[in-house]
Amino acid sequence: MASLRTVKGFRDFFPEECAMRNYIFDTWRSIARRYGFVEYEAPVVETTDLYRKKSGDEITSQLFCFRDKADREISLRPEVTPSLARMATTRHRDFKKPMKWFQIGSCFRYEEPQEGRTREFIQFNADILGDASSGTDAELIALSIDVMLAFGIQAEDFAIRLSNRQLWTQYLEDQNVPAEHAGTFLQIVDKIERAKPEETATKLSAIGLTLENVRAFMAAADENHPAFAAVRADLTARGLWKYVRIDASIVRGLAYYTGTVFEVFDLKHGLRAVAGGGRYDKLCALMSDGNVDMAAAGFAMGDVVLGILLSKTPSAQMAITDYLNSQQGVDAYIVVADEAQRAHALAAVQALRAAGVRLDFSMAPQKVGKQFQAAENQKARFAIVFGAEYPEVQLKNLVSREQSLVPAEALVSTVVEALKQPIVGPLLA
RNA sequence: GUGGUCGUAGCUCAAUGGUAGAGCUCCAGAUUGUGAUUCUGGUUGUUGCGGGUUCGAGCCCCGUCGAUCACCCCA
Repeated sequence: MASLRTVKGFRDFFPEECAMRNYIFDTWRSIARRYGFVEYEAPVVETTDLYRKKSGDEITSQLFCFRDKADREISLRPEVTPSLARMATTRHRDFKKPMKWFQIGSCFRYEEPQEGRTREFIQFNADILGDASSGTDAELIALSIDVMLAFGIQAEDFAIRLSNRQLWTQYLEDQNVPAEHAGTFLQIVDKIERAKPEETATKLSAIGLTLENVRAFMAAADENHPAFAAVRADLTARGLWKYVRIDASIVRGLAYYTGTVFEVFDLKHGLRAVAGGGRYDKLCALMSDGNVDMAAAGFAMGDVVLGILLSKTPSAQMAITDYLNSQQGVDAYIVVADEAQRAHALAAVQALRAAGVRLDFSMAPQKVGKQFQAAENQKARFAIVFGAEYPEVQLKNLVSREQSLVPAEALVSTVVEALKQPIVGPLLA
């Protein structure tokens, strides 16, 4: 039994969970396309070097890495952005700018699993390359907001935490802190709300700063700060600024961010970030050894935390129920009441399916009652009974419970026509 | 990687150190041409795994694996 378990941190997707996953995929896709994004995909494994060089220490400590049979060091991707940067830089001449690209796929991080954290998770990535304008940042934030709204997550359920790394690079310049301390400093800022004040103060003094000074700077960085003016004007015009809250402590762990950074987080359950991203203007140049200098920004949303948030949000549950009702089950179920007619029934199965009717039937002889029960379980709208009346068949509307005789040769057209009618009859509990 | 809590049937959970159970689910029958309800019967476990203590361990001890929480960080 133990050996049959999934590998630590990995998940099975039983039909119920798979339906949920597809619902999330469909929603991501439809909103991304609404924003003019095109879909791409990258390899699930890359050389370990790709992440060592581009992502920074935070990610490399979590790499799911191993050696292949030729002793190459490779890793399951912990994120997709480095792969995207490679793809974009190697063939950037083939694409008109700005490139609005999105991707959906698994990522892997080797860390201790707990709620909202698995070793394999699925990410939705949306990136815009070749456009350095702040309008790009706003477009991405707007997309992240519209995705949340599309899931039925509402204004009282979530918010965007917005900041800008340039706030801090400018601050360090003004304080005459050498550039090599920038990384250390951002780590301190990242933890400033969680760590003990004394420890933070000690760390800051090591690079010539005081906690009071940093705190004062953070407090001054509100929504009126000029660093946010353009994005604020843009999102205000869209009617989306109400979802945004300035939070200077957001700096993000990935090394490559250069400007705007933001996270999507829930307001009611204290979950981990649902999504996060920002501007990474130097990554393409780094990836191409300076040959392609292309501005870029993007964000990623994971399925795990999102799934938890959806399950805890009633308005999101209603959207899921609607989706599942539209996806599940079949249009019709063929009941073979008389086994002598099975050959005719099978011919009808093929003809109806060829006409696009979602249809199921019992592959082995079954009592009629069982077959109707199966039709019910499959949420079929119609039952089609093949019995002694052949060449006529009974067409029964399982919702209204009305039933009529139809000539076999008219069955396909009759069913196709009937399925176009709105569903009427008693509602099923 | 470090520390805390937990681990019994497919699911939710019972069982003073003394014969491993219930509800739900699933399958079959009552019901050989019509969906519900009800009733009846049936399948399922090396009590996560491996050692130890004991006359005897689901229960106590050690290890291990997994889940979960915290650290860490983030999707």
